[in-house]
Amino acid sequence: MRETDFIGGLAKGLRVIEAFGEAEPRLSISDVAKLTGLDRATARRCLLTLAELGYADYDGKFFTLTPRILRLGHAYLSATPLPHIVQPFLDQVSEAVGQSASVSVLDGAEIVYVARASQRRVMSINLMPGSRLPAACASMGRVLLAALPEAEARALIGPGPLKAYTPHTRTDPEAVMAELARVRAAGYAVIDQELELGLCSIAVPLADARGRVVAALNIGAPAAQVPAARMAEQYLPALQAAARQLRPLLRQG
Amino acid sequence: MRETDFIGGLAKGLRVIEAFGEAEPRLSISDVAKLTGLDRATARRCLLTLAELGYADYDGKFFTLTPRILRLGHAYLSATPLPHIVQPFLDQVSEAVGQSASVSVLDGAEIVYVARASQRRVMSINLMPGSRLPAACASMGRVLLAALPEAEARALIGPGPLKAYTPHTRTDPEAVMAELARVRAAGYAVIDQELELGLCSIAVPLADARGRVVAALNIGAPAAQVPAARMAEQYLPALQAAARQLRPLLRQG
DNA sequence: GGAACTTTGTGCGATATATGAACAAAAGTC
DNA sequence: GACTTTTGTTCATATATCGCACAAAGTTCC
Repeated sequence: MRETDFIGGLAKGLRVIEAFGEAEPRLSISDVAKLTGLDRATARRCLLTLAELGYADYDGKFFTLTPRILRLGHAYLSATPLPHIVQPFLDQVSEAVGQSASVSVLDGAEIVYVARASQRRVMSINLMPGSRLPAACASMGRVLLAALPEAEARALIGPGPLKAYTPHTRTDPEAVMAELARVRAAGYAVIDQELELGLCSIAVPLADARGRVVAALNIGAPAAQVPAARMAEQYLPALQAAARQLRPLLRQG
Repeated sequence: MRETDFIGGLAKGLRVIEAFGEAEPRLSISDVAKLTGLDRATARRCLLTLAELGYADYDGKFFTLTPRILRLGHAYLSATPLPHIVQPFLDQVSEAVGQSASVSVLDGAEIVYVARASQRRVMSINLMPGSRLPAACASMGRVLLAALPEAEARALIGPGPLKAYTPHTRTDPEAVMAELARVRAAGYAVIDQELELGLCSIAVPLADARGRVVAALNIGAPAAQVPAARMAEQYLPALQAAARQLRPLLRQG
């Protein structure tokens, strides 16, 4: 791609939209400039443009995003076949085992939920399509990282001690890498309250017809109901059956 | 706003993203140019920029959106207080009546789901935050349209015969306007299979502390279980109780 | 009340982007 | 295989955007 085929204004505007996700819902021009590293004049032009287009509201002091922003994500969810293909299987699995089931894909070091069938809510976290979790400490994340070349997975996990969400969270990158090897060998990942106390989950990879892992499928359950050690015997068959059925239906992406 | 405070490139890039929602998941440069009305050269630059930023993939022929796009919608859902405030009430209502409950806001002539508590799925349509439905034939849409000045509502509904999703859909704008008057007087809207055969729903407005309607709350139920005529007696008290409790908690937006 | 500070709005030259026509390359047609 | 049609790419130029520097308007704190 040539230098001149890049539209700076578009890149900056998207940075501005994402800035709202990281902090407060109401941001001033200066707030946005600080969060994005853009010049104030540029941040202002981006914000005024978003407001003009109806993606943001402006009360003269603060900007807020409007629901119109959801059109953008909706463009992905409605245009991408994966969510539609997996939904019936998700419903079936969730119904059969009486727990929430989800499908996610990898985006950088985070997993992104693209479809979900939820049962009675037991977690404090409210997950839905578009929600993001750190890949390193989520069952679907482990499965997706395990499918990458080792160097790539290590790069995504990063050097530092990882953020501990609970006392059970593995914070040592090497420990996570070792776990990835186990996951790769076993074909599934179990998480025991590493993300939230009281929550266990188990995930399997979803491969397309050519065998490439394109997503992950999981079931989450309260630790009180199903201890981590029993997750596999309880849920693995249903997950693997769904993965097997989905395999010929999936293309890449 | 001055003319020069508008970033054309940003507006065009957003048009391009939305173009994917309207049609196929895989679009060529020319496809995008046609759908957006942009010059092919400009459409190409937008697409290459999106690809460079990781929002799109390019295989040399077709572009597809990547899950990174969901960051944009997520910025809204995580930054806006409304979804977080209503979720617990939604869960409670849904649990109490054993049916799915949702909250949506108006965006143009469509309603946008911003939060949802779903029970066992009974509909063919899979709704989630970000999903859109035509306001004119959805219970929450009727409630939100009824809260607008009459001229504004009429403008949004438009002149033409409305699209009929089922044989029950009201397609005459005047019939819808008359229904809005009834909704305004009654304080709730009931839909009897206008959007999908076999599905009834009832919605109430959610007003903020100053009395301005900022969203709508609904319950959907299979027509076989609960005929439209009995929706109000069955579900209205729970909806109104939730709306009353939410009122002091809501600010505008 | 006013000095010190922060935030916001604006004019301008340098620089980057949009445009549409022209060319190149496929793809489809007969 | 030569024709037409569609699609992708390049280029020069007219135009719009960028970011700086300054001015104006709000805040904060004595």
